[in-house]
Amino acid sequence: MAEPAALPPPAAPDALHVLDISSYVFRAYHALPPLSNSKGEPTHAVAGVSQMIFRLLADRKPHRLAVAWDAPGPTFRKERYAEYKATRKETPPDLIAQLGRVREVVEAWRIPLLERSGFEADDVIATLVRRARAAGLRTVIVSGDKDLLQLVGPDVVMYDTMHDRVFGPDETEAKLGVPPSQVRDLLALMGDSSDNVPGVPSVGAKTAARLLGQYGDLDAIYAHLDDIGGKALRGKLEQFKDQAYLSRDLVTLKDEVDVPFDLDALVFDGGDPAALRRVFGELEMHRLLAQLDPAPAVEGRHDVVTTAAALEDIAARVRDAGGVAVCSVLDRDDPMQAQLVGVALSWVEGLGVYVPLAHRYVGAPDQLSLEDARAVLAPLLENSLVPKYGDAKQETIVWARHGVTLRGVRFDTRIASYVLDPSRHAHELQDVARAELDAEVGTVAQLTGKGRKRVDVDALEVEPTAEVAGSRADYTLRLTRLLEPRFAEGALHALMYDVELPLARVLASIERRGVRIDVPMLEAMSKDVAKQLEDLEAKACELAGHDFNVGSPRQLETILFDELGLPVQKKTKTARSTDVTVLEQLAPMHDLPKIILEHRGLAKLRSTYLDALPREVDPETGRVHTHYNQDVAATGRLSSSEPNLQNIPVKSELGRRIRDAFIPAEGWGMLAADYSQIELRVLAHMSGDEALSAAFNEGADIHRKTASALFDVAPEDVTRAMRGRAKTVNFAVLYGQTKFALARNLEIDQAEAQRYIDAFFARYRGVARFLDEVVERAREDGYVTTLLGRRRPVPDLRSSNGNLRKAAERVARNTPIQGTAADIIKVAMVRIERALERRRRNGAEAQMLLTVHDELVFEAPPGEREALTTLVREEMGGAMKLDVPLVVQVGWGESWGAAK
DNA sequence: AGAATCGCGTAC
DNA sequence: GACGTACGCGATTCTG
Repeated sequence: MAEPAALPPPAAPDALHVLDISSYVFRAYHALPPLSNSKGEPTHAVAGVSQMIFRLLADRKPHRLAVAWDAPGPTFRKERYAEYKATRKETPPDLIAQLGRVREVVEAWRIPLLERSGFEADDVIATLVRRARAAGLRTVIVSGDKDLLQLVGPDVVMYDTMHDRVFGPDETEAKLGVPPSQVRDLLALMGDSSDNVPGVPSVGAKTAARLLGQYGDLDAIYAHLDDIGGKALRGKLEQFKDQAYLSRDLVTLKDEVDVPFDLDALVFDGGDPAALRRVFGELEMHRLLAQLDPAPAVEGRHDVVTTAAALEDIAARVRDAGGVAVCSVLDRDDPMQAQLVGVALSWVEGLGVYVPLAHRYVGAPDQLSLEDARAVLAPLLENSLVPKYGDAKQETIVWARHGVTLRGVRFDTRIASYVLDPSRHAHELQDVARAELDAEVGTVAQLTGKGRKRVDVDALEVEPTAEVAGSRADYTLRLTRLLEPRFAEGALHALMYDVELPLARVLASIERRGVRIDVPMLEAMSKDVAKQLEDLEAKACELAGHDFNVGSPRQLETILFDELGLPVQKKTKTARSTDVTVLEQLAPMHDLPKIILEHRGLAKLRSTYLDALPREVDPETGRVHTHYNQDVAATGRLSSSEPNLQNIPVKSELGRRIRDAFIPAEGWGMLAADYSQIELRVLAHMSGDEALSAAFNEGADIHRKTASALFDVAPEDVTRAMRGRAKTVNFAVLYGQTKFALARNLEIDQAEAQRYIDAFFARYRGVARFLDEVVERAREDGYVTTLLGRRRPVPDLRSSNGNLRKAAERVARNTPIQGTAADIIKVAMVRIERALERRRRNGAEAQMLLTVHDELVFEAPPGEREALTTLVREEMGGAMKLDVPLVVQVGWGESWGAAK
């Protein structure tokens, strides 16, 4: 391809923009979640389209502009061919309702809306293209509809705003395989299922393009029908000749539609502000209203600092101010990889200063070097008496990697937002600002863009970066001032300042350390598994009678239930399920399900662990640095990602071997410590149930105790099988399971499952009472709490929807237990890290590496084994004073697997 | 073509 | 419809 097609420059006077609006309306309607204004009028389609128009106007600044509209009623195509668009679904009423509003919006912008009954918008567009060309204008067709590519030419491009792609002749050919002049014949041959244009059966895009490439057009193809290879193809073409020509008539755009074309009337004049305000107001589109009439800058001032003297001055002012928001600008998201591009500081609301450090582009201003900035800032950042506000974990990691030990972080809006409502899914600065201040805070990602257009952060100009980063620091400070009082006293105070904030620092330390992985071991295992997978695939295809993708549940579904005729066991939302329970049920009937089960297990291990973990090894450190997310899990737990080290297999033999690949530093050992039955112990404590507490206080085997009650036998007569079932029942209670799920898990009938549940609660009456009270309290309060006062709102307890309410009741029963266990291990982590840091000053080197809900993993030199074991036992066991002991199991070994 | 979703499976 | 909390892979489907 020579030059890629380009849009005319913004505001080009010789360009006409034609907007194919119906495709946008339709897509917005389906793509966006339903939305209505306070009067109940549906608005999401019109909102999406309005946003799109606004963006188009801002980006393209079109000099001349028209909107093409599909006139209501039948078109000449429908008269020519009654089946035209017959497969289209009826337009939904809530979309029809919005079409009038779209018209209003277009009219408020004073954009000529061109339509003609009997014709489609595409014909109007074709007409405008022709007339614009005659008037010496270029045309930009704004649309995503491939039919319109037949209009593209040297002076006509199609601009697909949704994908930000511009189509000229070359791009058209690249997409469809034919130049614009052949598009209509291409569509005539291949048909168009969305418009129900028939085309020639069994001729698709490939064949049609090949034929047109050979012969040029439809007439030529039929003139040379005898030369065409392939008897079947020739037959189809012959048989469906009339249909092909009919199809061509249908897809050919009419460029002589009677619509007004007045060059002056097409000039865009900026719209009617009053009308725009009225319609956006009625639609309650506040964002657009605000953009329409940009408010005088309430945004804070931002200054750029490029000299050591100016920075010194700022450092002095920060010291006097008693707290500073710190907001680093990084060249990538991962703080373990990122370099500092700059840093913004705010110590007084309304002002953010930005210190650019590494903006690199031609003409970039002189900037302080990292070393010079650090010399001024380090005494501030490392002084624990100067309060810092910001993203505690991220800033701690980044500054540590840049030689600065960040101390004195007193607030973090992300953590604060999470502690205030852990069930929300958005705790980043911009989310909190939106929720608390109804303010829109920009992000550096918005400046860089994404996809192909993305530019590197360090290529951003200083000024816009300073504006965004300065405002982020400013808002960090404002939100801190706003939210801090909510933690001034009560349970949330301790949770915030004694647990979550110190924990962020612990997590920073863990993440930065990373964990060593035995890559060659994983690679060897992967190779071995790959071979087994190949064998299994061959066997599976043989059993199926033909090749197929063994990893595709969709293909497997067809084979099992259509081709082999095996009985359907259960359905998913959209298909017949092939999950492990189904395959196990089918296994006695056929060999294929057995093979699939084996394949699934191995493929999972290989793709998720054996192959993924080595990819995650940081080339710089040679270790894997997971991210511990402190603002994700609704119960208060941590989560782990990239990679997730909290779901490393443990149950299967091969799975367990993966844990052997987690190894300590050379010559060191691994220590793993986990809480025994922490959730049941928490339940015993919180419920005060005498039997359950007594069991733990006696040091009894709790599953055996439960089994004894369920099966009415003496504890010493409990068999392995009984104990296993009791264990499942114990877990069922923690999760609020019903007889249905328990029956499924234990493969017993529901009546028996119910008997187990009843027997459990008969034995542990206090637990039953407690769980009922939790739900009752939560229904009144609207939230549940953990032992440390962590709150989770459970609004659906009052729902009139029975299923929602039942689910909410399970949440209410489970969260205090799971959440309290999370509280406990978090406290333990903070205490252990404090102790380790203290010891480190005396030369000790042990380090925490992993946290997996009820387990902590460390690495240490062999000489520290005993001291570490004692410390971990004490701090984990003593993390919280419960009415039952917290028992900790500790192991040591040359790998994580060996230490368990 | 990239993003989102689905189906499935791993952990505690 | 029936088990709480997560993350992520490969396949499939959608596309603000």
